[in-house]
Amino acid sequence: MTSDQVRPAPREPQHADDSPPSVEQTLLGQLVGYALRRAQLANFRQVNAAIGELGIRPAQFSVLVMAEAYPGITQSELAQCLNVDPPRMVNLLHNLEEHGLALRVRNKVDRRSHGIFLTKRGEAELQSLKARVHEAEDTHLGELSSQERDTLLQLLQRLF
Amino acid sequence: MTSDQVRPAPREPQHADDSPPSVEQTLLGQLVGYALRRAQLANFRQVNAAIGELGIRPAQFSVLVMAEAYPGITQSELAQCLNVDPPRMVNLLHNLEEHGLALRVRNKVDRRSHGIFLTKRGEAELQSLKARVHEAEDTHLGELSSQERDTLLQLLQRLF
DNA sequence: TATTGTTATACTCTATAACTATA
DNA sequence: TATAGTTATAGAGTATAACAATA
Repeated sequence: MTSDQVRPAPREPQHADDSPPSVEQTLLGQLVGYALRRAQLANFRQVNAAIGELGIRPAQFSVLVMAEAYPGITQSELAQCLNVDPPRMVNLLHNLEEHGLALRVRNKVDRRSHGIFLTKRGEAELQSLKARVHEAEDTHLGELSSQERDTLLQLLQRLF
Repeated sequence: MTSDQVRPAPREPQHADDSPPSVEQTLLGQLVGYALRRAQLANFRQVNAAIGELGIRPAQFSVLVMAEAYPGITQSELAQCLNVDPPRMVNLLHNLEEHGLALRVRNKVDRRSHGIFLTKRGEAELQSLKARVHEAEDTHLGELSSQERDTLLQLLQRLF
């Protein structure tokens, strides 16, 4: 409420024939965190363009990959290793079941838990999804040599 | 509805005394896109821990940085250069005004557009936010040498 | 009592369409 | 008619608390 909250406009538009405002010219252009966010969004756009038309989102793809690698993996294991909380995993699996790609199978020993398995159709569909994701990744990383790509992956893996 | 949708459980839990399921062992561990997502989430956690207690989120921080660098920047310019759509920019600015950090000033020439300016308090607060963001970035990148950091930034900047 | 999965809820982010006031 | 900003709305992602079934 004090007058120091108000700072009257010292001048109008400011960049009349200046270059248009750009994050590159600011602190944001120097922040690895901001570059990470932009690169990640660009990647999501590529991946969504590649697999979105099949009705699959990145999170669902990651569940399919884990269920193929670890048949019978439980929902809580999936939630833990994919860093997704259990309530969201419920929806992801509903969705995959609706698509006919995965199944929940009640564990006969511990009837609280469900093992997740791919259907035959899920297994087939996943092969096509993997190919598309690799394609999207190649498109996104097109500028980089395969050595630069390795370097990038290794640097990123040291950040978590 | 055909029988190929059903794939009965071939065995139960599967990793009894196996290593626990881990994305590293799968395709996900090889995808730059997945590594990008994890690194970006880790970065957000750091940044949010650093500036969240001041009630500021990363998107709001980026608006403050741009408003400082380009005083009088309009909402549509902000929306464009930060890759945020106009409706979301409305909320971001409401929020910054409520915090007393920024102001919308109606342009006297073209009364449709608003120039965005930091308040005195916004300018002061931003200095503290910048320091915290740099600190968060240092924490997040702690493992990397300053040369590796540069390499990472340059590789990322070629992905958008 | 503790755990698995679920429901309910809420808040943010993202995206789109439609409206207003100005030009 | 076009543009800047706004409102309304809806969907996905994220997070928390509380509950049912089972152990």
